[in-house]
Amino acid sequence: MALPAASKPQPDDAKPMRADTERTVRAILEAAERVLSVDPAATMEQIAEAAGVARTTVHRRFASRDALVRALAAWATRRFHEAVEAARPETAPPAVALYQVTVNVLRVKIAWGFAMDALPVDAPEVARVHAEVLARCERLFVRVRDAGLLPPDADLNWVRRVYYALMHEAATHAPETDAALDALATRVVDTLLYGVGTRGTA
Amino acid sequence: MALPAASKPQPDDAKPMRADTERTVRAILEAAERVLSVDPAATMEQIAEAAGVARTTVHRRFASRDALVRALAAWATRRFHEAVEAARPETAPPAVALYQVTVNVLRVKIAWGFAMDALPVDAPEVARVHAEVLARCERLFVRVRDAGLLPPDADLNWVRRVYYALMHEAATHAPETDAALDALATRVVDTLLYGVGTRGTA
DNA sequence: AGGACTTGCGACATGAGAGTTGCATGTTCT
DNA sequence: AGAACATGCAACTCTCATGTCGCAAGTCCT
Repeated sequence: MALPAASKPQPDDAKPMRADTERTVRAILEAAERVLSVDPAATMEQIAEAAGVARTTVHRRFASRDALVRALAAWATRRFHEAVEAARPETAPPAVALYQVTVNVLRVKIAWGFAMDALPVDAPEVARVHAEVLARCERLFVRVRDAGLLPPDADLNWVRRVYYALMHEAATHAPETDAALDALATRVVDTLLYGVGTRGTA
Repeated sequence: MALPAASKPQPDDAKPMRADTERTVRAILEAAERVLSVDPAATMEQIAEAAGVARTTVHRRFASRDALVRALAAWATRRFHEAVEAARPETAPPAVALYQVTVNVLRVKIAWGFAMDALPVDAPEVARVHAEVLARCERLFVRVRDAGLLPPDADLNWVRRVYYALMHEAATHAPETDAALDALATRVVDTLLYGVGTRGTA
């Protein structure tokens, strides 16, 4: 799958990490996502075990439990941002952009769902990016509306909330293949626009 | 508002509680919902404070933190069940039942949202009721489909998931008046059936 | 190869929250 | 009114997660 060279887990990347360390940090973040999504009150020990490292190592990489949680939120937020940007929501044709954003975000949400929305966003860094993404999303829906896919008087705020809710729901059942992911995204967009009722759903 | 004589917070109601006690228990459950929805890891002390009682009193009513959480889940589940039943989903006309269930559940979800879906359901009592409600919900959607509101080949599982997701989202912004609640329920049902796209949204 | 860095392990300090008890003061119920 | 029961308060025990350290063994980089 070749991730796009994700970079900093901690605020400042003064020195480039040793390959060694980077792997460990990643393992810990992934373990934290997995473990915390099951039990948000899980201990450092449980996270360490899931990551396959000693508890002290976790503490070496993340000063405190809180720091780990914040790093996890920051990490997921970054990926979220990348997912949205990669869809070129400001320039691609509205319908295409909407679909593309859906696929990309779904992919991230499946892997980092817990960190993305069950985590407090008191970190300024995270809040800023969230606001940025929110703005992108709002502008995208304006474009979608202007393209005639939404009625001129649509409540864009409600549209966005419904969109988020559908994403959230869709992300709970991870598809196996890329084809299934596409199908899922299609379903989300379709449902958003036309609902599940008796209409031309295809 | 006159709650419908809600009964047992703890598994067995051998002796009727003293009016005194009942108030305290209720205050604690309500406080727990409020406090835990903000911070699921909140302490007994915080819950006690929010309930306006001493920490020891909480322990007197609920043997352990776990017992409190389970009681909270059981309580919310009971109210959930009542909300669905009160809409007579098996006998009322499908469209009416769907709307009525939506209003009723929305009301409960606004007050007990955390306990309803952010809580582990390992208690058999809770799981049983959840399953029961799920079955009711599935049968309701069959009726809704047979009434022609859903296409004959609709994926009822997806329909239900979307419905839940919309409820969840709608319940995050508590309306002030009953009229606003009706409007919200209408919006949920409308969105479920017709989406937010360009169509006859009435 | 060799210095720099990382990790696992065991041991320890600390603090916070859960859970308990006894007693004096209120509140309910009949 | 009076028995029965609930509450607040203060003090205490205990468990457990967090956070630290030093050291020996392993891994990375050039």
